[in-house]
Amino acid sequence: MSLDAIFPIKNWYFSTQSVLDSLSEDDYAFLISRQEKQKYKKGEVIYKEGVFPSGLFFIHYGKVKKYKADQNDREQILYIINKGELIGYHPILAEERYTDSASALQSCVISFIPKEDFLTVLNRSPLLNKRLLKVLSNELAVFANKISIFGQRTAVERLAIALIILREKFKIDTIENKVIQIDISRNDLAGIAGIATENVIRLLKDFKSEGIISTTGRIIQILDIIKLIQRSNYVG
Amino acid sequence: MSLDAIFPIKNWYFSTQSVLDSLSEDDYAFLISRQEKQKYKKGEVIYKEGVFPSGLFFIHYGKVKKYKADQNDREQILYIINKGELIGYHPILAEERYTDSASALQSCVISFIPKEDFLTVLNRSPLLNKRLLKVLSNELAVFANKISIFGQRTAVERLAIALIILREKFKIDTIENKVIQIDISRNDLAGIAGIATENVIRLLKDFKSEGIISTTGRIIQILDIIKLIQRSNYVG
DNA sequence: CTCAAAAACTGACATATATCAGTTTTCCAC
DNA sequence: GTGGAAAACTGATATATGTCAGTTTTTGAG
Repeated sequence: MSLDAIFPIKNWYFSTQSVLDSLSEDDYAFLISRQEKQKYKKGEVIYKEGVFPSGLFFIHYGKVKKYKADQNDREQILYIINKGELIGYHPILAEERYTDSASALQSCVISFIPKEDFLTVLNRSPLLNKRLLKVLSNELAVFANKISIFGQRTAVERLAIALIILREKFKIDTIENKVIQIDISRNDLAGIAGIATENVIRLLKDFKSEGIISTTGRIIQILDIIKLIQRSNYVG
Repeated sequence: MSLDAIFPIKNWYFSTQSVLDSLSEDDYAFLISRQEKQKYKKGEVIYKEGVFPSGLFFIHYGKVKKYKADQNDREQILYIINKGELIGYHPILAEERYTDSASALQSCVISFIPKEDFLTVLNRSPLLNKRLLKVLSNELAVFANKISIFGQRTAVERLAIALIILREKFKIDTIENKVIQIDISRNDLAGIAGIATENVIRLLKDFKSEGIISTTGRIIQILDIIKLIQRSNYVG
């Protein structure tokens, strides 16, 4: 039995890769290839909530977090974005300001795509239109799932789910047959699971003593994914 | 200063009404007017999570809740849908099964719109396409907001926000110059705010003693919306 | 390699919230 | 209007989780 049969990752984690698949070679070149690449240092802000977007961003290299900041500078992390994905198309489609912020989780290489270019391609490509409708609907389903979890589940369950998704997110950086290394700060982990940092640390200690994970420095390895899914209390 | 300036309702509550505005008269007639109307009793299920959709629904009269059911039959309510709105288009656009369930909050009159009809109109209307992209992006922003609230805020704040939104939802049933009556069970209120029913009851009692709300039977009236917004701790 | 700053971690504590087991009130079909 | 079922409510209790105030470890620049 595959892992996805017990815990369907697609319900929790949606990539925009398929948006780009729907672009013709010409459109892809027009949007992405010809754009100048820019470097972002770890922690550098890519865009900020409340600002009007002038374009979107393509992640060539690195990882990005999208988040909403609270009054007492706690942040709720909404997405972790991998290389090969787009960010910032929502507010352009909604014709609104940014409703969240984005910053580099590690050193990143990113292209800026002007809003006009994106809309030009969108206008001439019915396939991109259709694909975007599909992607947005899927993202909504993932968010609905999250709301349900955040409304109903305990901290342990939320942390377990966060770790399962992060395992997928960090798979991409892993050389085949090597173990997946989740490299994330306890603070960001707290921001993903929506719990206090100290609680993350305590719960990770529990997982460790149960043999579910191991840690070296701040890097987490998942030793027993089945047990972790059980602890997440996921019912498919 | 308008209420919307202090607490922008649109960030919390998005209606699909604007999708229908983008339909031509012919398309509207094709999709909705010619369909047979069907009655749903209070509590009756409209569709269930996990099933493949064969169409969508237009609410002529009444209110509908969309929710995800938990293992221990607690439910997380995702939307309250008013008359004049559509439900069930997400899974059709996503080409997936229903990811939530819907049932009648009161007696309802609803039309079923076959999937094929919807897709036909979608194919011939670029405006509907564009409008749907906008609506879905907006819904995502609302959900992101909710995730942030559920991840970071207390029960009081979540309940306060739920009441502010419900006030908008029940405005539609109110004759001009009459006070808005929120008619919802404590259990559903708990399902919206993601807290325990008993806790809802206790917190409502607090609001009552602070003069923020009054109740007659199960009906809630908001007496002091400014104070309620303060208690919601919303920062725009 | 060294050192300062940042992050991780620990323990004690307060409290918000869920749970359980009742009682009272409301609702609505008859 | 009446009676029974469902919902609302209450009080007691347990506990999960956040907060605070430290100490220890890790990290990364120089």
